[in-house]
Amino acid sequence: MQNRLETLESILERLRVSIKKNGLKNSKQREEIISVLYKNRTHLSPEEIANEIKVKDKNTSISSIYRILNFLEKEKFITTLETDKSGKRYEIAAKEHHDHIICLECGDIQEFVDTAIEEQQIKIATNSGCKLISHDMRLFVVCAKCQERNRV
Amino acid sequence: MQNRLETLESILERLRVSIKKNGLKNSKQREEIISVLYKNRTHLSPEEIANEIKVKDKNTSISSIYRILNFLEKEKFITTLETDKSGKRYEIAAKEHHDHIICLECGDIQEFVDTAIEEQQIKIATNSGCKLISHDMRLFVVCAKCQERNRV
DNA sequence: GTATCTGCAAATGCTTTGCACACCC
DNA sequence: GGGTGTGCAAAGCATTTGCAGATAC
Repeated sequence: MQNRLETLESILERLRVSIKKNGLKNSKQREEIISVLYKNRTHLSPEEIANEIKVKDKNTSISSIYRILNFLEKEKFITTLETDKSGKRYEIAAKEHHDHIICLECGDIQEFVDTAIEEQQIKIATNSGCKLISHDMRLFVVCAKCQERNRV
Repeated sequence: MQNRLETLESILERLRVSIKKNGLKNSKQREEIISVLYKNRTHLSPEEIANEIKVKDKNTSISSIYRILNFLEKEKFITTLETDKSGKRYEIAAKEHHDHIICLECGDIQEFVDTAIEEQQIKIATNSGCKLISHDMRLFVVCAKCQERNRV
C-alpha cells in the first residue's frame, strides 16, 4: 500500500468545498464513508463499508452507501476496483495513482506503479490518435503465499 | 483488429474434441456461437449474439447463450471484455493476445499488443514473488473521431 | 421553508438456475 | 434409454430508484 498523500482532515476539507460547489448539504454519512476508507488499508465493498458504519449508526442503509459512493467517485475522492465477479470495491483516492496485482486464489491485492508502462501507455494512445483519459491494469497472479501453500 | 490465427473449421474441430473430452454431446448452438463470434469483427454482448442467432433459429433463448458462453470461456475458445457497466462482451480467442483501447464517448474498441509492457508485467509480478497468470489492460480514451467531432 | 438526505421497499438489469421436454450417442 | 441440451419462467445478486419523512441551511 502506498503512502497516503493527505491527512484525513484535509480530504474532509476538500469534500466540504466540493459539496458547496455542487449546491449540496453537509451530511455525516459522506464524511463517515471517507473516514472508513481512509482508515482502512484495504479495498472495501459497499457492504463492508455499510457494516463498519452500522457499528456507529445502526440504521444506515445500503442504498445511501451506494448513493454516496457514486458521488464520491464522480468527485474523485475514491476509486473503484473490480477484483472478481462479486462487484466493485472502493479505496480512497488520496494516494498516488497505482495499478493492482490480484491473487486469484486468496484475493489478496497489492499495489504498484511503473512509470515505464505509464509512459508507454500514453505513446500507444497517441499513436492511435487517441487522447488517454485513464487506464486500468490488473495483473492476475498466484501470490507467494499461495504458491508456498500449494507446494506443501 | 488482429489477424485471426486459425480457420473457423479448425476451431470447430477443436471444439468437438473439447466436447468429447468433457463427456458432452454435440449441439448446433455451440458451433453457431463460435461462428458468429468468428465472423463478427467486433466484441459482442450476449444479447447481440442471441439476436444474430435468432435470425436462423427464432426460438433460441438467452439463457442458453449464457450457458454456452460460460462453457466456451472456460475452455478458452472465447475471451471477455468489460467496456463499461453494461456487462460483458465476448470475442473469439483465436487471435494473438492483445489489450484494448476503449473510447469513452462512442464506445469504439481498438486492440493492440505491446511487447515491452508485456515483459514489464512479468518482471513486476516476479519481483513481488508472484506467478503471473494473466493480465488485463484497458486504456480509456477519447478517440480521434470523437476529438474531431468535439472540435466542431 | 425549501431543497437535499436518508431509510425502506420496490424496481432494475445482467446473469444463473430449476424444470420439463427435446435431442444426441 | 440414459444423459445432455434447450427454452421458458423464476430466482439471484449487485445496484438503482421512488417515495415519504428527517435534516441541513
